[in-house]
Amino acid sequence: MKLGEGVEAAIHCAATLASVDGNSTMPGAALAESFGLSPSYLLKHLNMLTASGILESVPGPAGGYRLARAAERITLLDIVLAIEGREPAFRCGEIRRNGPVKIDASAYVKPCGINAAMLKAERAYRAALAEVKLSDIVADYAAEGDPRSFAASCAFVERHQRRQKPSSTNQA
Amino acid sequence: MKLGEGVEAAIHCAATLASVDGNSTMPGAALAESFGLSPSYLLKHLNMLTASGILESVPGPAGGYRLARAAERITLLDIVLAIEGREPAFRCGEIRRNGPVKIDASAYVKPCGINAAMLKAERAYRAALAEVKLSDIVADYAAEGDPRSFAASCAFVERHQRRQKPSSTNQA
DNA sequence: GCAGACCTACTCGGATATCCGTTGTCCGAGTTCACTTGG
DNA sequence: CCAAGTGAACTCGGACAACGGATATCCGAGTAGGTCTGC
Repeated sequence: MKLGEGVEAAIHCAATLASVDGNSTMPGAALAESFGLSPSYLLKHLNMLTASGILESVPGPAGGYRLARAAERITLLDIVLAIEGREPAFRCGEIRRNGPVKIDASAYVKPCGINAAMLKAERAYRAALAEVKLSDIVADYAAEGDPRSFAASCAFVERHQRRQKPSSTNQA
Repeated sequence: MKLGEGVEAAIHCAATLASVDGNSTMPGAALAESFGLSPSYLLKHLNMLTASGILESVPGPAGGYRLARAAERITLLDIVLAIEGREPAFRCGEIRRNGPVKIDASAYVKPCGINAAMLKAERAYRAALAEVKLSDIVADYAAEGDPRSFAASCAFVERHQRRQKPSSTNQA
């Protein structure tokens, strides 16, 4: 029962990316600098978020990352599952079958009650995470957080975000 | 977000121990055999349960393990915390402070909103586990489980449990 | 002056080492039962 | 015949390796922009 450190980094990065303009991007190196993390390692987590469809990546000198959809449609559960994997934490190994007395498989058609209880608890965990949207995190930070810290974050984002083809043909 | 294998073993062993008589004990080797586990490794987990006050251990040839209190007063949460540790799965590293712009510590008196959301979800998880008592697991197993498997388990327990005050040396 | 091609710089992405935790195993401390032996 | 001492066997407990995954790092593929050259 231990979450990797990447989860915290991923959520912070996603919250930061929620503050960038429409289709602008922010390089991974800037995000790493923003939190004092290793750029090379953060790339791995950002890549996982991209693979899960939470972020979009743009290559090239003016490239970077941006949210793949609105912050209101991204929950903490999405990010946690993207980093930690979608399979449940408790995996029933069916050790009840491994005893010395071998019984026919028909005796185990019913799912293990222990497994059911553990999965039920995990559903509660995931439900609680699914209720928190990324926009809630940002709004809470803007409202409850210290104004100095919030202003510094906004300035950092403004300084490092890169606009994607401001007057190009592909503009919707 | 991954629980160790020992959690499943610990819950199964605790449920098995709930079926032994009042102050009788069952050796760890018998429990390991009951689930096809490594005896040496299971001892480590049983020892953790003992250290947490869930089990009691009796040394000596007629020794073994037994529940330290009634099965109605043992929850799945107790067992999970005993094996996995009591600290929460999400540990806020306060990476928001590690940015390039150093801000006075007074800006971070408020707890991190992300940390609050993650801990809230974990409280829901633990609350769900705390609602399931070990006696519920046993009762569900007796009621819903296959009669053959249940009978085999009872026979196994009956064959391996050791009474602490043997008044008769009747052994098959 | 302008268009095209080339070159550079910057980005992400995956492949590669390193470190820590869980897994798995072993041997030692302690206790109770059974046997032996002396009264 | 009975009781105390002795030995042994069985138990738990903690200390000692081995594997796997998370952590951390580096180098390569790809792209956009800037620059140079020819027209």
